[in-house]
Amino acid sequence: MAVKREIQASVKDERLVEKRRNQMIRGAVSLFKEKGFHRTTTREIARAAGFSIGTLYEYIRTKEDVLFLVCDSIYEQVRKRLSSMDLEEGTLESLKLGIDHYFRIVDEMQDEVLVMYQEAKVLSNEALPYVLKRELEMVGMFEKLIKRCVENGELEISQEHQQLLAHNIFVQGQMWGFRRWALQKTCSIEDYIRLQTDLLFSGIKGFKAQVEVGG
Amino acid sequence: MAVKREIQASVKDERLVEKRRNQMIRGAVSLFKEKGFHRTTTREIARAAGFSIGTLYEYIRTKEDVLFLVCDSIYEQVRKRLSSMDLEEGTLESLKLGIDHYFRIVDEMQDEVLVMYQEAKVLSNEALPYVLKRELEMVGMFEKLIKRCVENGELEISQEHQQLLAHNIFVQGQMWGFRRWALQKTCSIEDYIRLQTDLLFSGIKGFKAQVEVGG
Amino acid sequence: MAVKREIQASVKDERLVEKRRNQMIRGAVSLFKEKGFHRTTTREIARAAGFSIGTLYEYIRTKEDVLFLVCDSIYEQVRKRLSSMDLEEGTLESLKLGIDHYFRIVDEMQDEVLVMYQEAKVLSNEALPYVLKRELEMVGMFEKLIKRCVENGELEISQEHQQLLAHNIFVQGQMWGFRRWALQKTCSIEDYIRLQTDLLFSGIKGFKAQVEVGG
Amino acid sequence: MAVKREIQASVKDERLVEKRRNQMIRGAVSLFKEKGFHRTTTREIARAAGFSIGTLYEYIRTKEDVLFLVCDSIYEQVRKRLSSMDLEEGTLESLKLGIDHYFRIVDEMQDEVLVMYQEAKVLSNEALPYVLKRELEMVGMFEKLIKRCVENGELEISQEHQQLLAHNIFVQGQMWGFRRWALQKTCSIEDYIRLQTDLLFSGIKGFKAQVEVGG
DNA sequence: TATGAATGAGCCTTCATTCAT
DNA sequence: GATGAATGAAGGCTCATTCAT
Repeated sequence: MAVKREIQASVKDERLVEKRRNQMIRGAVSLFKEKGFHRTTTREIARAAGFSIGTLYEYIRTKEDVLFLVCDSIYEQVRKRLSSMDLEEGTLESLKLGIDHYFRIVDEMQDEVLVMYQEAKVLSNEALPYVLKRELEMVGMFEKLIKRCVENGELEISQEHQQLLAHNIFVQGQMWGFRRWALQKTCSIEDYIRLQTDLLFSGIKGFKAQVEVGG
Repeated sequence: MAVKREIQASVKDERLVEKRRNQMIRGAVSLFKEKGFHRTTTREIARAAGFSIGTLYEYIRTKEDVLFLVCDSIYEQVRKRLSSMDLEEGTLESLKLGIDHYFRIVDEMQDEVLVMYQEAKVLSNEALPYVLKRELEMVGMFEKLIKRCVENGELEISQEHQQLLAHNIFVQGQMWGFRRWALQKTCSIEDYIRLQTDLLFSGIKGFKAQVEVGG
Repeated sequence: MAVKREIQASVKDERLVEKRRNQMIRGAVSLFKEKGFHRTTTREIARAAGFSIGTLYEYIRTKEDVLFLVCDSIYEQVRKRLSSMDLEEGTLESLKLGIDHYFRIVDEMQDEVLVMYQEAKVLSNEALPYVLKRELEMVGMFEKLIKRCVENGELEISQEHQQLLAHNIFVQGQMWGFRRWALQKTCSIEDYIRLQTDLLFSGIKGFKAQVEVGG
Repeated sequence: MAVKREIQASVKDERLVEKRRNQMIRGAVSLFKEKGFHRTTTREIARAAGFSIGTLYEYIRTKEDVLFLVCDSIYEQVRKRLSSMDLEEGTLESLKLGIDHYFRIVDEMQDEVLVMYQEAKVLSNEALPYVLKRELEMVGMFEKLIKRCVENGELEISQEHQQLLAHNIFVQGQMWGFRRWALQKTCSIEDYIRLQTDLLFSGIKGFKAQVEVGG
């Protein structure tokens, strides 16, 4: 929120800036989704937002600003929805629930996540670090969740493993979106959650072990 | 290989076409890596390839053809290098080795994989299905590897789990490239292979189990 | 007039569209006259019209649109000027006057008529029929003029002859422009009108007859 | 014939030059007919002629040379076929026959005449006068035909009328081609010859006179 | 504040012509 | 003589951005 203000607007009325930028973001997301950032023109963004090209440029400085705003807004939404997780409980069950929650969010915001995922990289060297920071922030939430399990004695993995696990969870969420062409043909989000949870928790050997124990 | 021929060239000499296209691909990959497909001009591609813009267009029809050629070439290289894996052995050890092998390939071809990964989506509706097919082909290799383990009694997981696991492995390879900004700061490829293998094979509970057993 | 609107402009203000297109047409006619449609660049058209290339494309979609606009405008002008003819009188004198009138218009609009005449054929299959329709419309005016004479008993020729005669008159008008290199060397427009009228009205045998009668 | 030699060829063997140029002309005519001079590429001409682009340029110096060759060849053909007319007889009948003959030639060579007619103007200032000269040469044949009638007392029209009449006949021949979209819908070449001859010989008043006399 | 006409740099692509083999 | 790969000037068109109203 504090960040949007970093993108300069000619218009002074902050409420108006907020409102116009939201219109803009909504329009842009659906356009970027359809044709990507580069194939979308500023005119199209303005039209989709419901105002003129002149007005658009009263609220941003360059086309790239729109992308930044879009990415920022999506991160913010995901983060906000994710923030209802209890990061502190420190049980495997809460971790499982966190994953379930995140995957469902990603499923619902599929288009947005996909857009951000595919277009964020075109952000300039000035804006990219900020976006990456936000991404790490979200990965950090999973790390926290995991670390609490370790602290709680529910899990015993090294810090390195914790970090990578957090990344894996984060990427597996995005993966549901960016590999939808393959995954979503045979699999519902429920299936996906169940299967990924199985693999994450039991691992390959875990399956084997279970069987052996059971046998 | 048979595919490149589908992109029409004005020049008849196939050897020359092969040679020029390789020059073109080499140049294009490094440009796409640096600035992405859309920000790269055809003139730059020609210059990087070592010939004139006119010559470039003797070997392709549109700029998009270059991207297709690049993607196809990278897939082909990865596939070729991957083909030395023994898909039939059916032991956990061979699966582990396969992953090790694949991750090292991805590490060495990081730039290429990154490019393909980030730009493939801009391919038109005509070319995209082909690219996706090639991707599934590679995922299929991991599926095969896994399935043989199951057939061999080394692993006991459902077909759904097998498929998703193959996707996970494939994506985790790419992830080493596209999240290098986070992963490669603290982690060598050896570390990455070791850690991912641990997580894949033991799972979260597996660690716990080991500890409990050991304690 | 209604037709120009069929060529899409990005600019909404219809008055402005009208004005800019007129600038465009004026510039284009003089360029097409000098070097033909194909050898004239869109940049040259823009410059001749007094605005930038970007602005040009705010008022048309393709270069061919300019040609269409030019042709349409010329037809419209000729038609408008021709419309002062009295098509109904039905005397040989009025026919003679009509021819006189038309030939003078063509003389004054020589460059325009020449341009249209030489370049209309490059219009695409979409636009050509419209242009031909307009041409037939003008031929139709002469047919009307002739037919009234017939109806009036001033003339007694078959419908086939009427039609062809109308075409002949129309083409002889254009001919004054497109064969100016030959005709206008020795002949003023007054001469041309007189001579063509003689030939049209008396025919070859007519002369003979007159002579014989007179002798 | 002597003219073709004016267009320089690298190849010395004159027989070969003649042969290759004929191939070239044949191919070019059909291409120009289809898409016009400007939209036809030299490569297409070469291909249509049955040899390579390199070879094409062994026999011409510029693309425009091809057009010149084409125009020259067509004029030559028409002139040759026209030369069987008896220009000296000096009867109205022979004039009528001449027209008949010429119109039939134009009908048979419609495409060629159309091409030449529409594209000749793009010839450079160097080549154009030559083409116009050839055209006047042909008009001159009709003038001769007419003048002999006058000398013979079969016709009594001024020299000015004679010249214009010759032009009219010439243009009416071409008109059969370039207005085919209108004329040939309802009219065979026989009809056209008959109707035009009627109009030329009797004139408008002639019809009336005939009727009056006949009445 | 809002508008939208104007701008022009820059992009992709074509094609006449050359020249080494 | 024949070939065809190479060249690069030039053309049509787009679109981010500005600015007067």
